[in-house]
Amino acid sequence: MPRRRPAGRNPDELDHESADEQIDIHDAPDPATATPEQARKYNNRSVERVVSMLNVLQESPEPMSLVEIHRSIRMAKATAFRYLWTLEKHRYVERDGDGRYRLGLGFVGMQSRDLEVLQDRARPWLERVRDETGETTNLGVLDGTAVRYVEVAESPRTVRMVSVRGSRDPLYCTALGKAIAAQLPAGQVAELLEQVDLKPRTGNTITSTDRFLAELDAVRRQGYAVDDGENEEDGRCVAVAILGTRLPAALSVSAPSSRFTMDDIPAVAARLGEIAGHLAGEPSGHRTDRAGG
Amino acid sequence: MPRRRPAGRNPDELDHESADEQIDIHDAPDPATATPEQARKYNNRSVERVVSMLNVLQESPEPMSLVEIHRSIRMAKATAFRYLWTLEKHRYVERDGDGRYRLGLGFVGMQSRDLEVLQDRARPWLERVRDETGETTNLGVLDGTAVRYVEVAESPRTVRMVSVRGSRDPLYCTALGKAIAAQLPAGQVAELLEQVDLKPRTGNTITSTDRFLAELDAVRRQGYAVDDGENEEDGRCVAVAILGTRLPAALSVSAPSSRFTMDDIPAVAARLGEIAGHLAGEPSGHRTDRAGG
DNA sequence: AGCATCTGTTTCGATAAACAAAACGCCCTG
DNA sequence: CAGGGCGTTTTGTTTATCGAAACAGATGCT
Repeated sequence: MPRRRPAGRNPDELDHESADEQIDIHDAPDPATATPEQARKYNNRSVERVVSMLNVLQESPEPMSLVEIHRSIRMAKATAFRYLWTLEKHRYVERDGDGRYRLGLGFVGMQSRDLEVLQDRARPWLERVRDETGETTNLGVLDGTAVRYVEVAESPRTVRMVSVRGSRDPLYCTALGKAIAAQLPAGQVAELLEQVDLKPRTGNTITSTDRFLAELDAVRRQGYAVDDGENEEDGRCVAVAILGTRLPAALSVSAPSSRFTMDDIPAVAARLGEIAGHLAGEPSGHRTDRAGG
Repeated sequence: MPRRRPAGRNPDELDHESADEQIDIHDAPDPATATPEQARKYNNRSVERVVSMLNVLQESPEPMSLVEIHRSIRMAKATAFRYLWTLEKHRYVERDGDGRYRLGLGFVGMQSRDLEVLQDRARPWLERVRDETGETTNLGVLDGTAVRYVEVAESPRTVRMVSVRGSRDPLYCTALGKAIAAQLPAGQVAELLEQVDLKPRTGNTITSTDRFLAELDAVRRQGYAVDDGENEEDGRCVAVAILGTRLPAALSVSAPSSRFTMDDIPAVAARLGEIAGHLAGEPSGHRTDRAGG
């Protein structure tokens, strides 16, 4: 008989609660096959709390006090204190002059190597396209059943689409997601679709599996994917997949619908296609392997 | 009024130790010398293991199997399994096709905001100087008693100085470290020096506190710091501090001594100084956060 | 001043996690 | 087929960790 948590078992109980977690980006914990019941089987509270703590600090624009942290993660103050003490020792968090906590320098360089290489190569192109179009330009990769924005060049305009680097959006309602999904094996797409609920985010959101699969066909035919107000009411977005890399990734430009019309899309898509070609080909540099000296 | 933080203890150094590698930046917290019990007082084993696990994965150039991990961290296999399972659920690690573990995408965007801004602004300059000089160019920040390489533009030449982004070197034997230390309040320098052991890394390493303090005077006088084979036998390095930012940071160019002579240094230092000036001033772009008030 | 109240720190019985050891199925290789 | 790797799962026992509550040091309020 597995014990239940006395404090209740809402999905947001342990994870810091920002409203966006309702989006159900969560997929099955994965290790090969895991039913919802097994989901908590190997869960380790300590590990989960460390993760929550770091996430909460990441999302906070300014440093947090011990009390703020312990309240937002729902752990005893003393425990949070010990956790933070240890994290500080290892430089995962640091404290400002007032003793408040923020992320430390321990994370520098901490990401998968393939991704880092892709990011480094894509960054200048994103900025170039941002400057050419004046609109926000993104690099996204598949992360579970969602797409994660790993690099963003933001539009300078006051009315603009904002993507937060490190944040995620669902696959089924974003241009990035469609562009990526269109390049995946059919079996994998089916798996992903099983795990997500095609909730309408706007009136335009695709909410049926069949329609989504048909959309992917269209994406493959025309070579680019469009999100026409399917994720954000007044946003339009076009994306092109990056092939030839081990990561399922794509580039996109997103802008307010009012100034980014369907007529504008093909030209931008073509430009993104060029760049995806550059990123797909051979590395311009040759330092893929061993980073250790 | 030194600090507003109530007199508390700081968790001092103690990096994760894989049985094999001893990357000691320093072994300051000698369990014998400074209150052995205090050092372990609030240490949380779970947290420490999470950190070690992530660090081990970060340092490994290729994915690791469960057994490799549990052996290098010295924890029970079943425990490592549970940890990794939870970390995977939260996307801090992911598994490749063979089931081996590597860092996941959960870290994207996870670093302190100030640093991220500085990195973004410095990156193009680093690449420019790298192209101008043909030598490895670095951005380093103070991290505890060491300097951490947070951004690196590597020389394309086959014989070159290699810095690994995210790695650390001691303050007292690097140009970056000296440039940074020279800008710190004397009291803070004294504190740092108490915590480190000035071990000779080469025949040129400064090993006395007095000489180091005199060196900092020289750095302040001439406006740049030099490491003349003090960290690596055949490496020479020049660095200039970045002022006007909240982070203690510096830029450097490092190269093999054979082709980077003491005569070359002033010109490179001047160039670095220009760039440090650009980075020091007002942000060229927009500030997205209200972090600064 | 006095009091209230907010911090971060410390303590100690209650509790959850780790340990070791083993077994499982599973894919290799010989 | 036996043998040895691996990842996954289980068990009772040992051990580290948790959490409530108390502690201490700053504020701020009247």
